[in-house]
Amino acid sequence: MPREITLRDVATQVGVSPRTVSRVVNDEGGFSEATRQKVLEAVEQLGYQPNMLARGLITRRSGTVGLVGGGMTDPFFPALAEGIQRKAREAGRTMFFASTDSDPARQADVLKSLWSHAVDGVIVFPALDTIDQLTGYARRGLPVVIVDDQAEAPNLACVSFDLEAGAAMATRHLLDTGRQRLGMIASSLSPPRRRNRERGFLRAMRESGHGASPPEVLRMLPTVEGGEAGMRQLLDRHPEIDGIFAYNDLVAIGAMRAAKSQGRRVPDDVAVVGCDDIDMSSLVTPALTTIRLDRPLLSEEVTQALHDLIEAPGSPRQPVMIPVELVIRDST
Amino acid sequence: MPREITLRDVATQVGVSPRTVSRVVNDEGGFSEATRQKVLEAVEQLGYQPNMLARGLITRRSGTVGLVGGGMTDPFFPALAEGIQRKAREAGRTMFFASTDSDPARQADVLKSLWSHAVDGVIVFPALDTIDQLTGYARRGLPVVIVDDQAEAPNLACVSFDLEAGAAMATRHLLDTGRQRLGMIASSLSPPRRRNRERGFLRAMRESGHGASPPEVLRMLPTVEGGEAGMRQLLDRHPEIDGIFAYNDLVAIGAMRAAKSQGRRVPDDVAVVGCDDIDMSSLVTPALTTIRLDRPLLSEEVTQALHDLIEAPGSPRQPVMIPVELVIRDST
DNA sequence: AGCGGTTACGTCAACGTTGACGCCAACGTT
DNA sequence: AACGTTGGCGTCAACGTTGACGTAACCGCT
Repeated sequence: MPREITLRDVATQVGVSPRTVSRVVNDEGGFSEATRQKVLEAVEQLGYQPNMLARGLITRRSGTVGLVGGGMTDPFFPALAEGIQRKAREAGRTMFFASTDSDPARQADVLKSLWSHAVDGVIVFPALDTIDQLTGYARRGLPVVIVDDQAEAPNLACVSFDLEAGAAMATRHLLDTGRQRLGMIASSLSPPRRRNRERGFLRAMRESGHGASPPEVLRMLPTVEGGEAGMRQLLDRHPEIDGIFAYNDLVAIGAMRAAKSQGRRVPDDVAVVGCDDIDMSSLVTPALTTIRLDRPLLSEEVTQALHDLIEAPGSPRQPVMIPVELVIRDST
Repeated sequence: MPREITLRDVATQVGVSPRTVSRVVNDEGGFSEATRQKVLEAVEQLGYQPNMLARGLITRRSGTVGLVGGGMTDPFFPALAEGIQRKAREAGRTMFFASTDSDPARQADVLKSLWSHAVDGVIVFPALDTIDQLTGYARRGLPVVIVDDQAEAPNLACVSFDLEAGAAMATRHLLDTGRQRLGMIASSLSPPRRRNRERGFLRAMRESGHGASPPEVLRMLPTVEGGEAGMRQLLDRHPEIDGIFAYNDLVAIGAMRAAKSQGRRVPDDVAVVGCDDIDMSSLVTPALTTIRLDRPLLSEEVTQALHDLIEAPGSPRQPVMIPVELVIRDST
């Protein structure tokens, strides 16, 4: 294995000191045009690549960011991961990815290891109720961007989708199209503070005068299987239900499958609204009405927020709230 | 921002030298039980975390691996990324993720930056025809695992799905169920050497005595839209086609949509077989017959291969070929 | 000629860790 | 009693880079 090419190698080849090569490579100024040419030529010829470990050790900037999420199994996540990675690379940073399986203990492990690797910052889709863990790191000086949760600390920023408004939109849409008896299949992985969808659903119900008949809210795993099980339970207990708002599109798709398998037609007998607008949603039959979340925009906001935190540590950041949109298709 | 805790901090607190703390932390031996206790206690109390940059600088092991793929938009990839990340973490390594958009130039960039970060190895789903690029890095001493392509070099291993056999299985299945005139929608992103699916398709056709009527093979982008466009073209040019093998499930789903929109029933008028068995495939109507690729097994094999290359550099590795399986659902 | 300022470098130390090596005390062996 | 061995540590240098600072040459100005 040939030894790595270092500043010294370039320096001796050109006949200058390593410090000068470093200056040219980092474009610090303080060198003549002639040296610049010669150095860059040698860099090219030898294939020199700066060693980010050594650089990071002294500058305390490793040129990396960490993305921490529950996992890739929810199709909502990958597009985000890719967008974030792309933006990070445009800013010259390389992205670590680590999944937590929505388990706080794993999230703790993951953050430890990222901290060990001296990441310049992390973007976290938090597992359950782990705000304290995260603010802890932020206070220790790690820039942290939290998605879809709220917290206040130095070096910390929050970016969220306006899921409460989205849920309310979905609910009103169901009511406006004549549905009488609604149910919701929520997520068992959301801690109370993060149950915005439920809040939006209940608020819209109240505001539309449906406070009397208490709507059914069930909490299931946010998967197709969870949606199926939830729908079966709901129809079992309340056969009169004719409208469902689901935690996300996977749950909604599961709900539609369960409805069909029990002989209910969608949307004739029961209407279903999802949330996320994953690719699959426009491909299933019937195509799913859903709340669209603008993932490119989230990627953008999140990376920008992290960048700001890294460049200006400790400076306060307003929480960002991203508006959402109702996409009406065939399931309502 | 409080300064990071180092070996020195722990050492002074305990009253030993940093070297001894290092020995305890890495469990090298050469210390008494009493010191071990005291050191670990101080480590715990101060919240010491080893600095992987410093460690990597000297050991030449950064404790990181890179995953390089075309992107997350193909739902086939995320589950793999997650599996690989999980395995890597179990081996104590943190994973970088970088997408190439299937663009050789981007792949070059990405590899450069990973090399800069001194990754211990990379797992690559190669963009187009970039074997030379990859063998180059392997020869420079970087352990490289290539998925679904073949190459020979030190520090290099290959793991593939047996897609040719899979394509042949799919084709035979179509013929066995009475289809007479087959077409294939392949990928425009596969360089000749990697067109195993096409080879399998053509071989099965020949072996079944269908060499006379040349089957139609079209190359499109491997997306739902590509599948739609491909199907439209095929039906346009050869209305008699009654069976399609698609490059992957997205293409197959696109093909089914296009067929339906042109008034052809699936599977009655035209049968469709996909490849990959992504989650969506069992959820669309009709549920898609497809070639299942064992993604957990690939994750396993790929990580194992990389681990072996890292631990025993230069040692030769046999290419691994993973068998595939036909899953018959409702689209045939 | 003398002086202050600038340009273009070089020198040295430090970042946090580990490899190589050395040292001393305690122990067992003859 | 002399000697080798071992266990338990410490010392020092090095990994590749950059921050801080030094310096020699040269410029323009009086």
